[in-house]
Amino acid sequence: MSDRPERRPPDHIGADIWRAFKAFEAAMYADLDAEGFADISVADSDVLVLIGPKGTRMTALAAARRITKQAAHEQVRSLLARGYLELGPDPTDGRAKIVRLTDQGDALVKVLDAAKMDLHARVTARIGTHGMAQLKALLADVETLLR
Amino acid sequence: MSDRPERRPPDHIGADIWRAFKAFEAAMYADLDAEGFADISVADSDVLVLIGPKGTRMTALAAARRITKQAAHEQVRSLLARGYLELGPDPTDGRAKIVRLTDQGDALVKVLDAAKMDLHARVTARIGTHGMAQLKALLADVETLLR
DNA sequence: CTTATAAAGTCAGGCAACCTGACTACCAGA
DNA sequence: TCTGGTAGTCAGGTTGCCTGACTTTATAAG
Repeated sequence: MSDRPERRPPDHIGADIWRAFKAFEAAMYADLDAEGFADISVADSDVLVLIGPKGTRMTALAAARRITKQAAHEQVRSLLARGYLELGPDPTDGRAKIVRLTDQGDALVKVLDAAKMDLHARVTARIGTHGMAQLKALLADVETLLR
Repeated sequence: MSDRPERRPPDHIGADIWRAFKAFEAAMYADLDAEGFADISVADSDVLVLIGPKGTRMTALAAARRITKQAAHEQVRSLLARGYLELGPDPTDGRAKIVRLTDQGDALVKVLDAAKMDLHARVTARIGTHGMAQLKALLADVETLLR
């Protein structure tokens, strides 16, 4: 007996976009695992990627990710404990703290960027520069239409 | 002073795909809210959409969503409590139970499908049938390449 | 200079959507 | 009939968010 539900939900472009995204994400974290950063979650990488070269405030981080400062705090705390981030005072504001990448964190961000650009390059190799431009434009159309 | 982190992460196709998906999802749940189904989470709709006309086994549901049977159980329990699903025995297997849509659940699924198809139609109106076919093909390329 | 308001970060507690492990009830083959 | 596997449930843990209630520091108003 088949183990699958009998219903085949209607085919729509949202499902196609979702599948492509999931494939990209999976490939991305497979790359990360291969580079020895298996303990990095999606939320972790989303935080790390936002840290500027001179460091970034907690509040700016929270605003950029559209999460509460408490949620951002929790994420930063976890990355602090694992040695990817370090905390310092903000010289211009005694209330604020500056989150900075450690050398380990910087290495991780480089791997993250490299993984993304590698996947980007692989996709380009497959569908061509023209196809890439088309895809980008079409996705932008979808986004602006629906937003 | 700017409140944004100074780092601008490298632009890659994964980000474009992600933004388009998020826009689709947001539009989808805005539609759902407008129809009076504001209490439906993403996980809820993911379950509902898999229920076949003759009902579906818990295990089949879990397998289709690639989650554990325990997680599926929890979701079904919540939808049961809100009257969208009902549970019956499987006549062919004393261990199994069949999850079925109630009338209310069926109405919700129809709204879900309609919302998806409406968004699909709006996107088609924007980028044309040809653009849609292109987008679908390009996304499928990305998916098969990276999977 | 004081006082009010607000903003940055922290702590406590809660919730949704998953997970593992352990269990009961049932099925099917040797 | 025993034995191993499958369907579902219960208990408890984790992650990534949330709201609310603080403390400390900055800033604007009187």
